[in-house]
Amino acid sequence: MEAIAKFNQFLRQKGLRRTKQRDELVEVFLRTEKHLSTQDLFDIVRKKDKDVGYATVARTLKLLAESGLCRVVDFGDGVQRFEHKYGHEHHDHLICLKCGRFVEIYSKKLEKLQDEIVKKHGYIQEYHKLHIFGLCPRCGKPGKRGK
Amino acid sequence: MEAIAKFNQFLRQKGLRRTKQRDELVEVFLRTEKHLSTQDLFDIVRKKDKDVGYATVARTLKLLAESGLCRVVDFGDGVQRFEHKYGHEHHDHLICLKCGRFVEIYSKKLEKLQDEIVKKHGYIQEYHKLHIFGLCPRCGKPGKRGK
DNA sequence: GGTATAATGATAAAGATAATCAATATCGTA
DNA sequence: TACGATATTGATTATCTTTATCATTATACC
Repeated sequence: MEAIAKFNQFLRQKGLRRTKQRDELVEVFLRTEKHLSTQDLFDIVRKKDKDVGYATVARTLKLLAESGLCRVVDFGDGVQRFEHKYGHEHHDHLICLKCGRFVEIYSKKLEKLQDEIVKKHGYIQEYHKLHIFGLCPRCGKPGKRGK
Repeated sequence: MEAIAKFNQFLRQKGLRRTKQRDELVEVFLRTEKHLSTQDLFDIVRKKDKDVGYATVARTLKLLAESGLCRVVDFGDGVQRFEHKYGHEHHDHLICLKCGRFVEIYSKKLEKLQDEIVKKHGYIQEYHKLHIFGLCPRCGKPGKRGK
């Protein structure tokens, strides 16, 4: 898999080592198409391998973020979640306040507009996070209650 | 002051009571034009009045948010910060990754575009948070270092 | 003023992330 | 292939912020 090679390359560059824990964690993380917290990934990996500690999961996720393979998402609930970046273009989030369901959104027009604003202020953009909170079609429908 | 009246009205509606601590905290909060964490506000108020506990500060800030007088901002450093809402139109943030300086940004065009996207997905927007991270003019200038 | 009960302050608890450290594994080198 | 410097690991502890607890005090309505 391409992304795994990228990660190993990153380790090399940093003078870090490849370990079976990292191999396993990265492999599972990349295969899981979700926004995972440290606890989430820990739980998943633990089902297969009892020899992985929580600290290693946390450390590996941090490395993944550093390597550029994933980004941190924060929905404001005090828990850091990690989502793929490699193979997933940048996107923003539209989150339902009632049921928690979310969709990933992307608009070239929106991105462009943001760039213009950033430039106008003399800033150089590295990245941005847009979270829109509201009610999804199901929860917003009058007469229906979400979840 | 108008905003304080709003807050007291909120308390009434909720069947909550007015106390000297709340009066003091709200007054100081509204007068301080910054994004304050619980600890920040606690420190400020403590200089004048030793009879205010940390818990009360936290509780009052939560009430202020509930009342609609302020909103929670999260720059991803694990600390909740509160900023005025009353008398301060909605805005987004442009934050420097090096020195931490930020500017508040607002674009009617951007807001409108976001609304369109939300509607396209059948969602009903309640609010959103846009944080753009990058380098400010000073830190981004080649040859100069931030801070 | 009396009284039900909300609010307070101090403290503990909870929950997440980060630090610590002895034991172990990795990888360039001999 | 074996060696050795050192990065990594897992378990645990520490840290930091937010939230809950609870006896005591203050508030507001009668």
